[in-house]
Amino acid sequence: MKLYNLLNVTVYDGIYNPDKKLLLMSLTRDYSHTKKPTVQSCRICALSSLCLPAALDEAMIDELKSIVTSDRRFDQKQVIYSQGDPFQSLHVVKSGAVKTYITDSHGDEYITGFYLPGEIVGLESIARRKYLSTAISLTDSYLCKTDYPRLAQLRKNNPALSDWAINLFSQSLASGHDFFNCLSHHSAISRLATFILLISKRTSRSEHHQLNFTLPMSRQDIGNYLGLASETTSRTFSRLVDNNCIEKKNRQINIIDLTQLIKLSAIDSSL
Amino acid sequence: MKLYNLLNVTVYDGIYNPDKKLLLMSLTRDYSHTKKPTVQSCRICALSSLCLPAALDEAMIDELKSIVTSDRRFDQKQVIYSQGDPFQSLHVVKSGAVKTYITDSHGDEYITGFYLPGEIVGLESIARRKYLSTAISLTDSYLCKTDYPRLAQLRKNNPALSDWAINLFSQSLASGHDFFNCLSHHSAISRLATFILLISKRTSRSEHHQLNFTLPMSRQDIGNYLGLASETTSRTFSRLVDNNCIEKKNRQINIIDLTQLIKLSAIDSSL
DNA sequence: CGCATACTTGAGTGCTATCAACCAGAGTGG
DNA sequence: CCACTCTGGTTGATAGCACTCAAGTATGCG
Repeated sequence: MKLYNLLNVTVYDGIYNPDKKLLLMSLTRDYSHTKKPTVQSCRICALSSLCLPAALDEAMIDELKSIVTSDRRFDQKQVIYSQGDPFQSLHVVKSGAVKTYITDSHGDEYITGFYLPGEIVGLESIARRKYLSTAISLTDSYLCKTDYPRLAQLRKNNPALSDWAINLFSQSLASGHDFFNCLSHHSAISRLATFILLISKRTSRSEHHQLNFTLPMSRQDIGNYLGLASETTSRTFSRLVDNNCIEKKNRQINIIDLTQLIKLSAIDSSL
Repeated sequence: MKLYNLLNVTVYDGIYNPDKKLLLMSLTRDYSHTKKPTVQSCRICALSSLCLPAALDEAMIDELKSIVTSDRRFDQKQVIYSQGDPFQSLHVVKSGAVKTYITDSHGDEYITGFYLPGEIVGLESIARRKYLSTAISLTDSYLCKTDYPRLAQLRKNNPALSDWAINLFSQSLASGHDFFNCLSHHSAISRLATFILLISKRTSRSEHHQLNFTLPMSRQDIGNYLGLASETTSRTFSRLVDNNCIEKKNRQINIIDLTQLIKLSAIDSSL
């Protein structure tokens, strides 16, 4: 099953393993009372099985301490980094959601990705050594920041970390393929169905679809991302409701007929 | 300038370096008289500055000998690997051209990438350990085949190779972004202009545009790749000719007005 | 309550897909 | 050498989906 998108990398520990059972620990930790963030949190973090520590042994996790800044809080619509800034850190979404977008010379904005908890922001900026897009929080969010040069240094003593990284990248290229096809060949309803399934799965942080969830982004953002006008996006949501595929109330989505939604999405699980 | 596409990775040596001057050695070696391929050819290969050896020191290049099969010949339309096969090798295009495509459960084919000399085929298949697409030669081609598990082994003793690989992936993710935007937001003429510029640049294997070149793929392939009907692709080519942007004779393209073509492409160099 | 933002719905236009015919070049065989 | 066929490419006519412009509704916030 491949329903991840170009840069919204769902992180597997090491290599791809569709049968992996995730510990569904609660994420409802009360961050407002966290004093000084410490790296102890990497050990106890609910996302650790999805994140960097998955590639590291116990000893190495301690080394993360010096290069990770945990639980940085961002308010809604707060800029995390800006297009053109020197690249220095990868960010992992711990809670909330993030979008990245490119601004072209005409001032038009193109959303390049959405990031949910457990996903890594900034991978495409490594090679050029500057951020290729602007990252902004869609809701109040907590992110962990990892100094990249020092992470690269850590790789030298830990080949498993390189393997992990390369699989991660390969995975995200593969995910890009599917979404790419969806965008270039299919109708609005097919694109939106794919998008909903994508978010549904990523929200569950597993291979299964979460049937009800709240979209962190606006219709306009979805439209921009899918290459549709926001009006078309809205209309297409309505068509999905008319077809008894989903229920919606504002940004809250309830999938009623998963089978039909998958059929509409035109991305099949056989790939 | 970023005009590379999703998986058509133009390989920089180590990290991104736009000012890199390439040695424009001739590729017109007569392969028909090559007897048994040897790995000596990695040293003398015109593409070595773009390929794996760029990440390796002299001593390491010798180690490539055992894992690279150089100069395998493929006739036009010959399958290199098939979707679903166990992943075991990366391929580098030495001459000719390759396309990859996915076949979905309805039997529809979606082209996921074109590969020109110096480009690496199969990166997206690493994580899943099977080929996600079918690769086929567009013209008579020579490819070098690299055993992946042993390449991964080589990485363990050579961190620079991991760095190189990670930059390569990051680069290809970044390239995907641009093309992705082009497809999802822009008109047929804009897509085609971008495509032509893309191939033009990749044909030159440098940061500059080759003004005349021969497309290795059909109008139908281009259309499939760009999410357009082949008729639309053909019509759009004609429009570019009418606008005095290009001349064409069959698959041979001559760029007359590069500036206008760039303007049409709606991918700006500032990104 | 008033304002701003997000979302929905409607009407009309335009771009691209589809269906179809036609053309050009390469390869084949009489 | 010339008909025949096959493939790839071009061009035309029509229809449909999605965009644009526009108005109106809902939600949330001060």
